[in-house]
Amino acid sequence: MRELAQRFSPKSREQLDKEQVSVQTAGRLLTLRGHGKVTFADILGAGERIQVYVRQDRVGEENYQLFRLLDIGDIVGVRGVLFRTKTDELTIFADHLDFLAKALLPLPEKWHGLSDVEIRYRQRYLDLIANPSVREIFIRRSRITSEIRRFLESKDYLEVETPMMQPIAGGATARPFQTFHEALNMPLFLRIAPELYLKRLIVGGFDRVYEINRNFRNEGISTQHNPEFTMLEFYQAYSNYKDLMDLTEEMLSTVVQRVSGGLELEFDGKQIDLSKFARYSVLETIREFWKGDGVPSTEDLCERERVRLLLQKVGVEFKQDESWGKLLGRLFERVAEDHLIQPTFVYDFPAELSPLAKRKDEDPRFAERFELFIGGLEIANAYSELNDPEEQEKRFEEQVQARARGDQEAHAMDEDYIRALRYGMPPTAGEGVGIDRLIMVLTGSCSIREVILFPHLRPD
RNA sequence: GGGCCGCUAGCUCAACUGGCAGAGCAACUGACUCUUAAUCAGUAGGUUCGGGGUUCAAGUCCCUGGCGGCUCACCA
Repeated sequence: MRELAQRFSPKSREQLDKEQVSVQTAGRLLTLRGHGKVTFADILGAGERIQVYVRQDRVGEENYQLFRLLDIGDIVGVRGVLFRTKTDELTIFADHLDFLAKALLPLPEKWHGLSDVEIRYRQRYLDLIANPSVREIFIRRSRITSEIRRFLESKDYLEVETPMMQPIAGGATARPFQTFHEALNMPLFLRIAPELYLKRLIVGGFDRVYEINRNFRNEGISTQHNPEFTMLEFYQAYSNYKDLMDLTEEMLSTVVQRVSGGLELEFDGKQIDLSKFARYSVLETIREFWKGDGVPSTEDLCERERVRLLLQKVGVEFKQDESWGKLLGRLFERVAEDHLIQPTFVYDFPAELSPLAKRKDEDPRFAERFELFIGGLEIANAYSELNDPEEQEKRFEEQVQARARGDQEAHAMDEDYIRALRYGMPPTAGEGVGIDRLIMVLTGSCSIREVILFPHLRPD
């Protein structure tokens, strides 16, 4: 169907009449306009719609009567010759029709289409038939991930697959889903991140690895969160987080250029320009977007008590025992996150929020870490990897203590990961990119459900 | 989990202040040899999300449950 539409739509009526092009195609009946012994129909195949002209005196009485029994939604095969109608529409003049499959249930209405979001998500197949723009989003999604792979492979990256079921759910702070292996009689967790396995591969000498696959987090659902979501993670030895900012900028602009043919896009009513990426530290970002007077100084932001006062001032709730790093994180989210519309790398997060990241030499309160924001969404998270096994062990122990205090999302100790680090991991930088959110921005979709074919819903 | 909003025919939507549950498309029957939201004539189609209550009378009001949307919280 696509080839047919592309090849013949430029041809004029005279050319078609002269060439007498015979074609054979198939698709779903979308509309029927009967006129006695003549019927016009539209069929949809491979996302393309083409008109078919059926005449009893051409296909024969038996075939025509059979055709008249068909319903909208049925799948038919068509053989015929291309021509243009009085209104110049490219049309197949049918020689013969084959009935291929029946639609027992009626399709959504042709004019208004399908708009009930619940049916759209629960019966995505109907959504894909009725709404061509939805089909386009998922075609685009596939092209984007394909271009990401092409880009990383051009940089000598190796695509790998690491366990989705893990005895310890590490690599992120999140609640995992739990399952159970009967034969081994042991609990397993669906992974919340592939990070610790990918870094084991760096130890093993694969200097550039990436994985695009699902992560699972047992947390709330929202327009930006689905319990299973797709993450790109990549690790590059002999590099630091600043190198990854450069790489990320190059990757996204290359991919978007190839997929969209330009670097301007619209998301949630805002124009976004992917030709330049800003870079600010967390502290600079808070100061930059501080509303009203009394912009806090860098010193203010580095003292727990003053950050507590600032949070009260802007009306953010927090727990009494929260540390400086957590409080600063809250302040950043409240003050800055919504304003980060244009692509912005925000770097130097508190080290205690980043138990797997290397501290900054100049200021150990901060980690060599950045997040990328586009359209107000957190798209990526990256850092220079902590490769000192002794410090990593200490940081895990702090996490274990936090867990003992009731923090369900704190990391668990991973002895084998520490052992791997003891064999020596080169200085490495790693990054995770939320693919669903990236697709949201690149397709102008305001809900993550619009870019996931079968988003999670309660059973109906 | 909290707040607000929604759920009526297969689909898209009506139904005033509580007063016979309706239209278009889809389906079915018939007419029609260049239509394209084809047209014309006719037919059929309902647990008004479920359960309970108030009332002479409930799609409409009250209670309760389900599902969904938005939002806040949680959450990298």
